[in-house]
Formats: sequence, C-alpha cells, structure tokens
Amino acid sequence: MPRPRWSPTPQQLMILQDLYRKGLRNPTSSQVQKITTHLSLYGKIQCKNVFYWFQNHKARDRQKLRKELMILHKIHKTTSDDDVPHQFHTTPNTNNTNINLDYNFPPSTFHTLYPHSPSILVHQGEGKDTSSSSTQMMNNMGNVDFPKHCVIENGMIRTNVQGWILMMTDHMGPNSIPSCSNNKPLETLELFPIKATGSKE
Amino acid sequence: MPRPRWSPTPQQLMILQDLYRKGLRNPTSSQVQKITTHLSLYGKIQCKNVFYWFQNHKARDRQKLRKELMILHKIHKTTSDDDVPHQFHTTPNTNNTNINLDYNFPPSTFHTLYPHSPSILVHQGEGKDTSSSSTQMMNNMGNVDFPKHCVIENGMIRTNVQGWILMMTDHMGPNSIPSCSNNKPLETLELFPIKATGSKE
DNA sequence: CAATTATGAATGAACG
DNA sequence: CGTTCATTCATAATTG
Repeated sequence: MPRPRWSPTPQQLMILQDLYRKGLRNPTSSQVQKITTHLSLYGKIQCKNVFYWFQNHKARDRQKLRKELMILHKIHKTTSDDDVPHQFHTTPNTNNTNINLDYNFPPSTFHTLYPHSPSILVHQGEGKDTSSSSTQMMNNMGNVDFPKHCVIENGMIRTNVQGWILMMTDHMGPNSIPSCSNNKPLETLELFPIKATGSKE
Repeated sequence: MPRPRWSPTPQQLMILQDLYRKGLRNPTSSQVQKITTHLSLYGKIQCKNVFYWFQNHKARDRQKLRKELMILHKIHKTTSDDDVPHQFHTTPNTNNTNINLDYNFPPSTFHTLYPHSPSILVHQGEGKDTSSSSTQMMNNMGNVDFPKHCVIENGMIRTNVQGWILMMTDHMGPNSIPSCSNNKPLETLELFPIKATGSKE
C-alpha cells in the first residue's frame, strides 16, 4: 500500500520545527540532504519533503504576518460595518474602466518585496480583527483564532527574503495577463446586491 | 468554551452556494472580506471559514467530476496506458552523466540553462558532523530526490519560475537579518547537535 | 449511542 | 516567492 503523500512523524516534525525556530528558512541542498538523512531515521522521507516543508512553512508563516500587517493598516476604519474597505490591493489598478475579472488575477505582477515595514508587528497582543487575502486568511473580526502552526518570531517580520536573490531572466511584459479558459462572470462589487434588509431564499 | 469548528447556518450556506453557483471559485481577499462581513449577519463566522468553504467546495466538486471521468475511462481501458492526473512524466532523458540519485531532477529546461549539474550533491559534506558517522554516500537511498523544478549548484537550490530565477544563497549578509538569525546560526554541522535518541520505531 | 457520512480544517505537493 | 491544487485528518451532522 503505497503512501502517495509524505506525512511527517512526530519526531520528524519536531526536528523540522526546531530547525525553523532556530532560523532556518532556505536550507541549501547539502543542508536538505543532511536533514533528510537525519530524519530518515524516524521514517521514510525524501529530500523534496524537507524542501517543500520549509517552503510551505515559511510561506504560510509569511501569509499570516502579511495578514496582520493588513489588519493593522486598515484598523483606522471605524465606520459602519456594512462596507469593508479593500485598501490592500496588490494590483495598482489604474484602469478602473471595468471592475470585474480580477478574480483569479495573479496578485503579484510586480515583484516588489515588502518595504521596510514598521514595527507594528510587535503590536500583536491586542485584539486584532478582520483579515483576508488572496487565499489564506485565518482570522476574522472579533474572532482571533490562530491555527496551531502559527509561529511568529518575536513579532518581527523579515523585510527581505533571507538568502534569496531574484534575478530577472526574461521579460514577460507588464500586461501579460494569462487568460483563463473559462471567463469569470463575477465582479467584486456585485457580490451582495441585496443588503441586510431582506434575505430571499 | 471551545468553538472547535464552524458550521454554516442555512442562510450562510445558501449564500455561499449561490455565490459558487454564480461562478465564484477563488475569491480575492476583498471578496472574502465582503462575504464574511455579510454572512456574519447570520451567525458567527470568520474569514478563514469562507476561504476554506470555497476551497473545499471546489475541490470536492472537481473530485467528483474526476471520479466520474475515471470510471468512464476505465470502461474502454485495459491498455498499457496509464492515466495520471498530473504530469509525472519521468523524462526519459538518459544524458544524465551524474550520479544515480537525481532521477527526479529538473527537466531539460534547466539543463539548457545550467548545462552541468555538479555532483556535489552526493559528497558535499564539506566538514563533518559532530555526531558519529552519518554522512556518507547514499547512492541507492530513496531519500535523495529534490523537486523536479530545482537544480543544485554549489550547494544552492535554484528554482526556475517562469522568467525568474530565485537563487538561494548559502550565506546571508552580515547584517541582513535582524530578527532571529545570527551571522552564522545554521551551519551544516550544527543542524543536529543532538544525537538521535533511538526512542521509538 | 455506535457507526457512517458530510464537511471544516490542515497541509503536502506543485504551479506560475 | 505567492498562489493554487490534491489529499488527508478531525469532527459536526446524520442515520439506524
């Protein structure tokens, strides 16, 4: 019975978490190999498992941090709770001639890394609220429910991708929008044409 | 006390289904926020609930469709062809002059960019770990394959991403990481300061 | 109430 | 890297 998907054993997971907690983010190939060799003592594992584990863990860690930043950025909003502002658009959106088909838009057309963000992240012991993002938003207004794997390192965010260098090798054009096979019939502003008054079923 | 798991109210579920029926699959952050805010009128809900709902609904929708198609394919199957959802095509390139452990290695795309794949992967163990003999040639071990889109060079893992190359460097800048990384916290030799406590398994 | 199902939550794997 | 897909786990809902 082949197991198509690796699942870390508790020992493996503990070691990986410990390495991550110590600061390891992008292990080199030799590091991945050593880790894999070591973890293989506790169960079947491959290098790509270790590689993916660090990729995913860092990515999801960073997602939460970015979410926190967005929440705090929009904390100024104290108006009515009917309309939720969306002031964290990743796309500059200058041509607002049409408002739709931004659904599956590649959110990062430009690869500007986050600027030196202020130290607002240390602010996290306070009641924080609504969040959302392109994909993985994990908490909401009034409810602070962080998943178990939320690891925030001293409330600091890394302003740079530690050890990664981005080099452009090809130019794909500023407006190369990958067209979806099926068109998107939904626009952002028409999600709820009706408001709280009536709920038609 | 614990609210372990969210359960949609009938109104919430109906709204979600309606949005899905209208074509919404991957709601953006602002869309999720709007939906969550709207659905909160009918019960406690978080952004992640909305997010997971769409993810799961789409996944199970697709899964069901796929199973039906699989049954259809199995009717007139019986040939030697194998049906795989992904492109696990093991590139039959045989110009691999390297060791035998990189069968899962990058496709030909990377060989054009980096014509030579050094074999440092096997014996890169520059120094020696503090523990006993653990680093050795793992030729025929099954734990040494990296993701297919990666190439190893000089102890670095390069990932080709569509016009971009993310080069993961081994050494970090002297003052690059202020938060949790010291200048040299992650040496290979220090990956496993503790020996494997052969506890279980 | 035990067993089964439906589905929220999580995460490994991979894409772009 | 950020995002998306596929699979697995955990548990509320349902059934008998």
